[in-house]
Amino acid sequence: MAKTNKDARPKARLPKGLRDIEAAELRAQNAMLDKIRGVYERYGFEPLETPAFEYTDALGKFLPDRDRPNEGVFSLQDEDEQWLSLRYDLTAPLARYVAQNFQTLTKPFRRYAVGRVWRNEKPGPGRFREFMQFDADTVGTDSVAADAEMCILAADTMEALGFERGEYVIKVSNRNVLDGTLEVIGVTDRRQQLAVLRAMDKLDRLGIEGVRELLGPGRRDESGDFTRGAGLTSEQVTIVLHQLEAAYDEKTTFDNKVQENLSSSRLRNEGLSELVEMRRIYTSAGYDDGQILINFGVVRGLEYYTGPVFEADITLDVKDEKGRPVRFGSVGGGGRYDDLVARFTGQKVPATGFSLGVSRLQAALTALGRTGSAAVGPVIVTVMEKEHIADYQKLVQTLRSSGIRAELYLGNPKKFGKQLEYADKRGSPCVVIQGSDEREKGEVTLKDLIEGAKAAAAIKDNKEWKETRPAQVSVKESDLVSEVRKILARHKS
RNA sequence: GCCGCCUUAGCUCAGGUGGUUAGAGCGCUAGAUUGUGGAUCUAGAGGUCCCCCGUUCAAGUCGGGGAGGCGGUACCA
Repeated sequence: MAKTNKDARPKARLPKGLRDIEAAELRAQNAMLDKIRGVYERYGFEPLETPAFEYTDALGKFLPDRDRPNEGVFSLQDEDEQWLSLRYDLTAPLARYVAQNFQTLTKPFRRYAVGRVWRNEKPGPGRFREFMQFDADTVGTDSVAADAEMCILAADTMEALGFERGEYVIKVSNRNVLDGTLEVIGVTDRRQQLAVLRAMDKLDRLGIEGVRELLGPGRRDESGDFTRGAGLTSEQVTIVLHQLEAAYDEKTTFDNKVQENLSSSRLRNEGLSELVEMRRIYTSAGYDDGQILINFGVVRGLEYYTGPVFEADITLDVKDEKGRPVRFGSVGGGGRYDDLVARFTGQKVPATGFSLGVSRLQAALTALGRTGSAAVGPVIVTVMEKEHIADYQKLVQTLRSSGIRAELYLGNPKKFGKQLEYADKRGSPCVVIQGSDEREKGEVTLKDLIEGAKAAAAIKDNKEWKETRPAQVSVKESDLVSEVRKILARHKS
């Protein structure tokens, strides 16, 4: 290789918020995806894959008087100077797909999709700039049964991923209820409306008093930073908080709460009766308030939800490696979005969906210490005599064709100890050894590395260690496969 | 974006008030042991002390600016 100017060499580094996913984590992720896919398939959703990037306007991002399309998305320009953006979720591409293929799709259209999405935001714990989502959506029905189904799908998925009842909760609210509240307190200014909704969204994190401050004049946090409030009067604040707290009072049944909250707002009554109907459906399907819970603090994204909204939360305390509590946020969410396809076609197409944040969920599982055990490595066939390397490769192939994960030692075979060290680091269950001694007898030596490691614990002296050669047997070469299988079976757990 | 803390070997971290060749543990490489993992012992490699500017006879240490990381907060379709 040519000498390069040291200063001209690129630095090997990763952009912030992006990460490499190595073997153990990748295997765990694939296992998760299989479980989620199993649930979604069982519910009758069909798979669909769309590209990583789309035209920026198709994603719902327009180009205002700016050089760059909206911050928050990664964008690039095509050779015809049209703006493209990496998708920031899987719902916007779905809306584009449905609009484009509306004539031929069977409605209601039910599809699931899994893939990476990108957001150009500040990364944090459980927040990445590239992460994976797993979505299910039903397009073309306004039935609340579809919304209720999303909630039970979410609950089933969490349980398929190993969460017990009580370790997660699917929280449900309805955008119409929230908008109705705004109507009742007479807030019509859009900016003030948004401020009220954002404040309500923070109930879980800041508690009722924090929300009270944010609804009123504002709140100063522990870092000394001040957040401006929504500026409501104390009467308005009381009404909003009363509604928020409704879901938190476990002594009264939900239906009583709904009665209490009925008011002059037609919107709100509509939203409440939708929630009652949804609850009737998932309760009759066997799901209780421990799994799916009405909670008016659920707001979700402000832009496109039009009816029921829900989110999946882990209720366990998550701690980082130093034992400090970590706030992960919700691991999934969704809701009804009736206007998304209409953006393209002008025709209103009701839709509802659920999106699971696979990366965040996995980060939480890792922090909870619920990571799977390490995978068993391959059987290593060692090289005792270089000139017989073809024979060793044949042994490897014999194992492989019997479905056993195996490989030939491809490093420098000069030092035999190195080969065992390599096998040990790879997590091999056993190695295959054949030197001239074994070859003359038509045998191979199998060394059980897991058994051997246990035996090693009792041995202090190196001489003894070498002479005992723990946990190894010589077997006929023709019995290679069956004998290796015996060792593998011994360590299968 | 705003506020706070942090940045010294591959990793985790020591280095009162500025003062020679910047250290430890773990890891890595080699040997003791040329057909056997672990343990032990020995030796070795590995550093622009995040970057730039300034103060000073002298900066890892002090000042200013910047970058990166972590946490909080805001935003989050």
